[in-house]
Amino acid sequence: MTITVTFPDGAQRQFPQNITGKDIAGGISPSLLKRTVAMAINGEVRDLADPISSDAKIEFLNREDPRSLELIRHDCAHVLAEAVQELWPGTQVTIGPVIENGFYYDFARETPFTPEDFPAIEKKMREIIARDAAFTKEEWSRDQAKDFFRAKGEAFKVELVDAIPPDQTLKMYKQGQWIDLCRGPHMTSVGKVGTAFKLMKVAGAYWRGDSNNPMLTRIYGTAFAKQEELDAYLHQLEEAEKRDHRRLGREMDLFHFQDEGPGTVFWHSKGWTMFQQLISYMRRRLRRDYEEVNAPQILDKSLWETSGHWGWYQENMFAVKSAYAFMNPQDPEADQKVFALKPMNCPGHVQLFKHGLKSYRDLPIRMAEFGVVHRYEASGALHGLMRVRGFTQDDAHIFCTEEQLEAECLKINDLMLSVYRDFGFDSLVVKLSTRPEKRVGSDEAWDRAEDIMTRVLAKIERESGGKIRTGINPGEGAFYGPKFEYTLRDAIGRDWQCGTTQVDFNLPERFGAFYIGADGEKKQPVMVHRAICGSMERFLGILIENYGGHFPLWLAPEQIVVCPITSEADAYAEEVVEACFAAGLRARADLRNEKISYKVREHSLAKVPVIFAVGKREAEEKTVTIRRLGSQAQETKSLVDALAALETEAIPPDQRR
RNA sequence: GCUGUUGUAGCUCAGUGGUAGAGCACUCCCUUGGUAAGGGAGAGGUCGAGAGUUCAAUCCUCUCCAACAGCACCA
Repeated sequence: MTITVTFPDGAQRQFPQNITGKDIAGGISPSLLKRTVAMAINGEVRDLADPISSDAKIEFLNREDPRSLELIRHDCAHVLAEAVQELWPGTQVTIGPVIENGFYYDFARETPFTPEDFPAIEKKMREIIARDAAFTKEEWSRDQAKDFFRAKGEAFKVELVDAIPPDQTLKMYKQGQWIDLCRGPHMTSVGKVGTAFKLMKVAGAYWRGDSNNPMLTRIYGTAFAKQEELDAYLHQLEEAEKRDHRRLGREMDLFHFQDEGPGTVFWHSKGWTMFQQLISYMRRRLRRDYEEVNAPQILDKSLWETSGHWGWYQENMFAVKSAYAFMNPQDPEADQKVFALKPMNCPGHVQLFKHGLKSYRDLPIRMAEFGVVHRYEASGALHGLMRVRGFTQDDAHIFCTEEQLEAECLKINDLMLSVYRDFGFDSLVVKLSTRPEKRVGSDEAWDRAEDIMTRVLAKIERESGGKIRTGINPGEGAFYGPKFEYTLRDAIGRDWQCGTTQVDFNLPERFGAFYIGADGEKKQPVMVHRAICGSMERFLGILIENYGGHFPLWLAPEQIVVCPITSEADAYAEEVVEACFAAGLRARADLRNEKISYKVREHSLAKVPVIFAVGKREAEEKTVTIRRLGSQAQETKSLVDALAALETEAIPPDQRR
């Protein structure tokens, strides 16, 4: 029995069935065998020692092949586990997968690791890699594996064996004396991991990602084929850190946080200017199709009981009473009424919809609010502007008929993409989140909503011309309905959900909202929740990182600083500032008794986009000498021309069209 | 919320069981200097909060608060 093997160059050869990749490579040349770390059979990466059972295309992968990177990292995770068990016998191993920029391994150990342990672990890892033991695979029975792990005291591994689906074989990989349950594949030997690896950080992580389970200690690491690639990656991390919005927020004097207000922002004048620019921009984008409203910040608990939030969202809500009632909870004379600080705008908007009788002719009603909401977020979840407890949503609710729903979802999508494009985000991820376990509403309602949204999602992907990736997040929907999530990526590679479109068949029913149909009958509207920036705070955080503080002129809090060279030009500098304001530009004079080079340095570090230097010459000729952020060039122009050019440059993107 | 780390001047950080230091920033004086730090003087801190151990705590112990890195949760 022979099989036909096709090589990448198209050549075909016959081999006996179940020949291994290793034998084929070795048969071609010893040097090929030496540099090959794994193979791809019909595009699927496999152990080189795997037998080939039928006709197939084969590719031999060397270390530098992009597909080998995962193997290097995965093998490195095994090396990490072996090193840890050699150094600290009795430490239990669990899982060690490859992740986006490296790998991790979770261990169960009484005393968690600290970064001080890293040098010792890395040294041991180098020893293990230098030993260059071969990876060999064995198939074991479940009982054999469980007995083995039980004898070693590896309770977590026993659990893992039980979790493997019955139709899958159980593979054990051996590297020298060390052996681990693993799906594979692996490279031919441990030495192929190389030396371009680094342990990055330690952290706690729940066993199997469930907060009810014990906390394990996780070691993160990364590995590359070459040292230069590792160095480049580490450098990139440093660069990303410089863009961190928390750092830039401090350096550029945009906002701060303090202990008394965890998760709530103190906006400084400059940050607030940007915030207002962003709101103004969004407001202009809504002018055509939406009506803007404003609903109360606190509403009686009973309203939240009706909406379902009190039941389903309580742990994330703030409740308020009068301070007297709070301090004297037993006093029958006190007003003990409980209000909730709104965590969402929707119940308020339903009240606005219900006020006055609505006709089918009024639909769709698109109701927008820059609504300030408060949510009690877990303390560990807070993260600068990205995750806060009080934030402003660019929220809107659309009340429409079921027939209008699809068109409305698409209209929202158009606006979303247009807004993101204005800020330079044109590749993004849209995901449909489906029904969670904890939910309200009938299964029929969920079926209908998910059905329509699945169609819309397909359309979004089709019409994006490949720029938008879509997917499904099963079980990730809100408790009241399925949703689309639009995700942008920050400078440090974290993904943040910004936009969201959520269909809600539930809230109108709970509040008894209706409109009068063409037939004169009461009909229940469909409600769509949608936000584009999501949280204005988060969106600004993402913009800060995306631009690295070098904002386009229209967003920059301080657009121009006018710096006199000597105090002789002070009066002219003030005149220039006035002219800037008359041109609608945000400007300030820096009249301090400092040298021009000192001022240039300071305002450059503060990332002011434009510096006007004015001396005796400029004052006499009514000119300004312009220096732009990021350039050392100087250009002298008449004040009138300079302002005209900047005025044009400072037009927001939506007003250029 | 969980695990770990951290908390000293506006910022970045030293430091010690006997009640604190540097650089930058700040104030004042000198300097009027043409594009990334001119010189001098001065002011500024209940050492995150509370309790305990001690003759004595910023330092040791405990509790709490906050931040950071993950996890879990989420806009």
